[in-house]
Parts: sequence; C-alpha cells; structure tokens
Amino acid sequence: MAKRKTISIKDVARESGASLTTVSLVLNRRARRISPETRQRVMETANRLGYRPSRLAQGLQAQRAGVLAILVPQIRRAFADAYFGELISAIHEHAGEAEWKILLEVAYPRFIETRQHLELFDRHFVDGLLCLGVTSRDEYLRDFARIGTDSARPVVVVNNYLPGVTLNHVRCDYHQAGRLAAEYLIGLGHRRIGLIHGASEVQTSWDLRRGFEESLAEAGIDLPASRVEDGLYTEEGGAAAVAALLRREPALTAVMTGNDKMAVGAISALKESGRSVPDDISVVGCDDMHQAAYCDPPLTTVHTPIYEVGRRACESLLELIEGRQQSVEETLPVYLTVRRSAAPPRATS
Amino acid sequence: MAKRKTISIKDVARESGASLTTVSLVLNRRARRISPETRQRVMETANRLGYRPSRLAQGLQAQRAGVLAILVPQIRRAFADAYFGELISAIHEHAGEAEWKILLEVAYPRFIETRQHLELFDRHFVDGLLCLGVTSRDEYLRDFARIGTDSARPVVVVNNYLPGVTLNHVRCDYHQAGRLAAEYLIGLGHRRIGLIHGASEVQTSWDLRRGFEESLAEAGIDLPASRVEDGLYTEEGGAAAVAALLRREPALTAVMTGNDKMAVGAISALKESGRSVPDDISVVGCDDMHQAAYCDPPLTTVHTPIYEVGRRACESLLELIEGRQQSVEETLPVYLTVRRSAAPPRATS
DNA sequence: CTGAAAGCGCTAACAC
DNA sequence: GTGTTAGCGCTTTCAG
Repeated sequence: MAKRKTISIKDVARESGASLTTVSLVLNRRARRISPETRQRVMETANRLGYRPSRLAQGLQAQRAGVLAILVPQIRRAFADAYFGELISAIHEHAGEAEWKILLEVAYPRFIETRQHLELFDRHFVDGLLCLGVTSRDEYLRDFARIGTDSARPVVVVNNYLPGVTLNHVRCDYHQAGRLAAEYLIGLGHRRIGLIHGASEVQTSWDLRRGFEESLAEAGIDLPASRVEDGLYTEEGGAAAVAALLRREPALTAVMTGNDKMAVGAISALKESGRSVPDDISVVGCDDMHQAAYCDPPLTTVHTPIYEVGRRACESLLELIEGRQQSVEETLPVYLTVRRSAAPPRATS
Repeated sequence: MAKRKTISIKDVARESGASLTTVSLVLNRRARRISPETRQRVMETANRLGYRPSRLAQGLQAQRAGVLAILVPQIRRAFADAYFGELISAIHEHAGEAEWKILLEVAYPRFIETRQHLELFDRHFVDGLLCLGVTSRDEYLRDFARIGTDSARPVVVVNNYLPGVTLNHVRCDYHQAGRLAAEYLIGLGHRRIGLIHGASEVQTSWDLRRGFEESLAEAGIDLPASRVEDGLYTEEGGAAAVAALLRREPALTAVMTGNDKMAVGAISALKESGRSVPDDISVVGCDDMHQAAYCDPPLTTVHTPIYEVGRRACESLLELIEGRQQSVEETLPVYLTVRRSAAPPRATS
C-alpha cells in the first residue's frame, strides 16, 4: 500500500517559498505579473516534486468536467461495428487534440429509464454529449431538444436527425446520396431499378429514399412499392431483401442499398442464386467503407464522409459548450465512387 | 443562455430547514441517527428541487474519480474490431453495474511520450486502467509494473501478459489452445500439420505455438520452421501465410491459425487456389468469434472466453482499487468447438 | 438526534 | 509583484 502521497499546489508553494496564488498563476501561464525569478523557481519546484494539478479540484472550481460522452446505441456489438468505429475514432482524435477526454456510454434501456443521460450533465460527469446511431424511437432525445438558446446540456446528434425535434446535428447529405446513385444507374441505361433502404426508424434512410425516388421520377421512372425493401442495415437483411425483391420483380437490372453492408449481403445472395454482379444485375452501395474497395466485385458506392462527420460533430459540440455557437445543423456533401459493381444492363433487357 | 442554476446540497438544506450535515447524511443513507420526519422532509425537498450530487465535489472529497480507463492500441480501426469490441462491451457492462464510468484512451505514440498514461492517475482522471492489445513493444507498461504491493496506479493487462514484468493480468489459456487444436488434428489422423501464428510481439502467440508444438512432439510429429508462418492476426496475413506455407510444404493436410481472422483469410486463399476445406486441407482457428459459425465452411476453432476475460479483468481491477486484492494473475480455460472446417485427411495421403 | 466547521485542491477577486 | 482569503459542492469529524 505504498500509496504515493498526492502532491498538491500547497506543497509546491511551501517548497518554493511562494504563495498559492503565485504558484497557481505561474502554472496557468497567467504569469504576466510574476517576476521571471519567481516564475523560474516555482516551475522548478513543481517539476522536481512532480506536481500534477488535480482535475477534480480544477473541475469543481471551473464547473467543468473536461469530458465529453459518446452515447452508442445498444445494438449487438456496437463496439465492433466499422461505422461506429469510424465515428468514435474521429471524435476521439479531435477531442484529444483539444485535451478533452471521452466517456463511453451505451443507451441501454436501463440507462435511459434511470435518466442517466441527464445525470451525465447534472452530476457534472460531462460537459457535452454526442449521440450515435439515433432513431425516431429514441424518445430520450426530446430531453435534449433546444428550447430557445438553452445551452445547459449541449448535445449533438451525429449523422442523423429527428424531424420535428430541434436538435443540434451534423450529418451527410443522404438525400443527395439517393440522387447520385439513381442518376448514375439511369445514366448507365437502367430502367427497372430497386431500392433496399435501411431501417425505417432512421430518418436518413427516408432522405435517401426520397432523393432516389425523386431522381427516378425526373427520368420518368416509377418506383413502386414492389421494388422497395427494408434491409435493416445488416448483411443478412440485405441478402434477404434482394431475394424478396427479385421474387416480386425478376426483371430488375439494378438495385441501390442504403449502406455498404447491405450491398455486401445482397451481392453474396445474388452470387449464390447464380447471378453475376454487375453482368446480370448492378449494385450500388452507400458509405464507402474500407471493405467496399476490397469486396468482389469492388463496390460502386456513394461516399459519405463519416470520419469528417465525427470530427465536425465534435468540433461543433465544443463550440456549443464554449458558447461560441448557439446551434448546429450541418449537412456534409457526398459523392459517388465508381468501382465495378454497376454496369450497363445487358443488351437483351 | 438559460443556464440552469445547478442546485446544490446547500439549496436542499435551506429549503428543507435542515443543516448541510443532515442533508448529506440522509442522502447517503447514513440516516440511522436521523429522525424519520427529518429524513422524509429532506428527501422530499431533494426530489422536488431535482437535486443531483456533483461528482466533481464528491470525487474531490473522496479522492476518487469513479472512472476506469480502457487503453486501446493504435491499430487501424481498433474501434471497429470484433475482438476489441467484445472486450470493451464486457468491461463496460461490468463497470456500469458497479456504477463506474469508462474513459476511452488510445495508445498513440504522443499519448505515451507525454506520459499521459501516468497523468490519467496522477491528475485523478481515473482510478484504474485496463490495457488491451498489449505487446512486448509496449515499453510504457513497465511504468505500471507492481513494485511490492504498490497499489497507487491499479492496472490490469487484458488477455495478454509480459514475461519478465510483474503486471496484473487476466487472460485465456493459449498454451492449452495450441494443445487442443494439435490433439484434435492428430486425432483426425493428420501428420503434416502447419501453424499460422499471430504477431510474434504478442506473448500469447508464443504460448499457443509452444502448446501446439508440445502436443505434436508428444505424438512424435515434428514442426519444422518451414511449417510455421506469421499471419499477423489479420485476414490478409492469414491468406498470405497459408500461401507461403503451401509453397514450401505442398503436402500439408492441416493448419491451425492463431485467431479466427487469419483462419478466414486462409480459407479464402485456399478456396481461390482451388483447394477445398476441409476435403483437401483442414483449418482450425482460435477465438470462436461470432462470424466463426457463419463462414463457409463453419469454422472448427478453439473457443477463448473473451467476454469473460473482459468481465474478470474489470472485476479484478475494482478489487485492486478497493484494496480487496493485491495482485491478479488469472488464466481462464479454453475448449474446442468442432464445426466443419477440419476433417480427416484424404485417404490418399 | 442535529449542526458548525474544517478541509479535499484549486482559482481569482481583492488587498497590499 | 505578491499574498490573503473566499468559495466551488461535498463529507466528516467533533460538539452540542
């Protein structure tokens, strides 16, 4: 139990023969009014003693925890998901540069029921919160809706938003993502096109769908319900969805999926059913995750700047916290990455 | 700026007409000596006012942050890795039950150089640290070596250890994992067996190798260097390693890999080279991750209780912190999960 | 059964 | 230029 005696500013003051104020001033670089000699002496003593300011005391004084929380949804293995991983990395890196620490929370039902999402702030665990993977079923988000310019509990929703709830958010332009994919497929000559969208409780899945439909409509192409399926954002869902789609619409020549995982699932199901991608049917994904370039065939997909979204969300949250901003609603541009999973339809069609 | 006035114990005292002491006593359930009426009155006022104790103040007083840190290695996309994800989930869940918060840190070179791994403790950011994905190159771990019973900076190394450094750790029995795989393959009738081990700076990769070799030797089977490759724990590495192995030893009928990822990579490379698994060559993995059951063929693999390791590591860390334990060195048992990627060698061989 | 007061480690207003 | 002091919000002796 050699419990290292934690050495405090007091010790430095005593050892250096200066007062608490002086030491504090020197250590906080507010040393304008301190004589160089005193400054020097204090610094030396602090180093010699290995002084480290207590974050607890500083926090109490400043009424500031110096910590941000990331709230991850309770999906199976959220911590092993490439999408969330990318966001977490981005946020962590940016926060770290600004000397903020990151607390990890999972939106377990119990976590919400016991109002811990509010306690996070009220008990000064954190100064800000980033919400990942939110859906319209996440009622707790209403607790964070901006009322006027209330900045008591700064929250930023990451890469999504809730219609009808005034929440800070940073996201990709999924409406445009839908448009880009549709326009590309149309340009290749496709007319019978399907859509496998993500879980319908996710707002951006509707944005993508709307953009996709819009572009098709502009080209005089219909998107009947029979050509639309929910793939739940998973590989398995994508596989099941493409099968269902082809059962109803065997003549489909192309399909877009709301993320890359569903595209991968769909492609593998298509292969198993003996179809070739893109010769028999084209597939366009959305995300452009690392694996997109390495699957077979390499995936043509809409690139969504996920890392950048994480970065900007974190940056915005800090602005919110520091009062440099009252609200954030940002949409980042997307673009199409052409690889080899989409091609013109067979001449026979 | 409707900055909610943060309401303190003082407010509760004033409003309920009790003293600070009384309120504190009631709120901390040390209410033995408090009259039921006072108790009732205080509780009501606290609820009405929505009082929430400040963790900063409590922490300062108790000299305790109530936070644990998870230190993740700086590998690309560590936050998107199934193995680390499983550990993080396990730790987070267990910590949460005991009302501890989890801080996330990445072992960037800069993080170590600036001694932030020590500041974590010295500045009272956290009370304990869990190190994931540790290798023998992580010199910073020596800063945490137990000296006598120094418990000033409680640290637990998760699912690994460092020979020659006295560190607390909880891990799976990789020596036994090697033995189980070898014995199974030998039992199936294999004699020309290869090993694709993980990165050699990871101690447990040597344990597995030693166990594997040991069991082969006991059966009178040799494991020359030509039958051993480093697969770096990645899919690509596994694929490359199996190719190299077969170039040198075309008659190999079975191979073990140090984790499931390498097994997946190896199997895909084998398929591409026109070989059938397990008909032409058997593959046994190690980990038994979620995907192991779903790949093609389903993977025969040594099950390592990763989730349990995370849980136990967290539990042990808390015991260390609370002084209920002086040191932890625990090894959890593994077992073989038989699926379909390993079979007897062809009769012709 | 209850309260006054000290102190955790730090910052900053104010005095000298 | 430097020091004294109050106070951040809480727990905990120690007196009543």
